Amino acid sequence: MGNEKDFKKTYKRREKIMKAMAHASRLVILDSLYKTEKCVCELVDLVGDDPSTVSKHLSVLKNAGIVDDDKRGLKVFYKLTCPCVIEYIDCIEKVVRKNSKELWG
Amino acid sequence: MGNEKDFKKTYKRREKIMKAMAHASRLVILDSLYKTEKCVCELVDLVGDDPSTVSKHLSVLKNAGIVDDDKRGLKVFYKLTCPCVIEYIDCIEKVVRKNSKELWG
DNA sequence: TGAGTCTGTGGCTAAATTGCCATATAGTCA
DNA sequence: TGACTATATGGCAATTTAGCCACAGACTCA
Repeated sequence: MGNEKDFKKTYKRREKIMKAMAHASRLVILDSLYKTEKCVCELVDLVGDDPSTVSKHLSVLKNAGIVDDDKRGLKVFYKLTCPCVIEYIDCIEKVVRKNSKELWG
Repeated sequence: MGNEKDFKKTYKRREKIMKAMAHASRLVILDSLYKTEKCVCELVDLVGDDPSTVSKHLSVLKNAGIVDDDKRGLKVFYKLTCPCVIEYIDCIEKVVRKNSKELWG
């Protein structure tokens, strides 16, 4: 039936996913995984953080179910589980543009 | 041209919006504003937090440009600036379902 | 004016997040 | 086996966030 607890649980689940995406470096990573999977070292070069930091970002994303990993030899490749996560950006950018317009134009 | 700084700025702007949405109570609020604007007291009843807490949630959302406010008499009404922000749900729910399937089915 | 209502702010503590370093683990290849 | 590479983890300090209480400000209405 959906009592109050279920209600909150639904939003808590969504929160976890949104939170995982709510970081500039992780957004960069997700964007870069849209077209093709990438190994950690490629992502380290991309975002320019310490490898341990990138690794933690990836574990946040994996823990939220947004990416999957695949170990092949020494490398671990990450890819999006739902490429649709990138679609949200269209909307986010609408908000960004709306904000800019109101501030400066 | 887009140097590295611009690159990061873009993602920082997106981060701010994502971060503002990355909270269960704020997701509840956004959802409830999809169909119609609401005053703060209605939102307080809805999420069940202290009015000061709800007020702070709303200021986070407003600061990110996701909602707008309109004072009428004693009440302040909030509404979405871009109703499209709700579209995130379709995608997020896909991730949620994917996660559930992998964990239990 | 004064009581009452709605909303926002300051201040505080607890909790979560970030990002680095050091180090561990797993795999490759000579 | 031993040196080397790629990735993950533990630990830590700094920063940010959350949510409550107390109170201030704005507005209404008698």
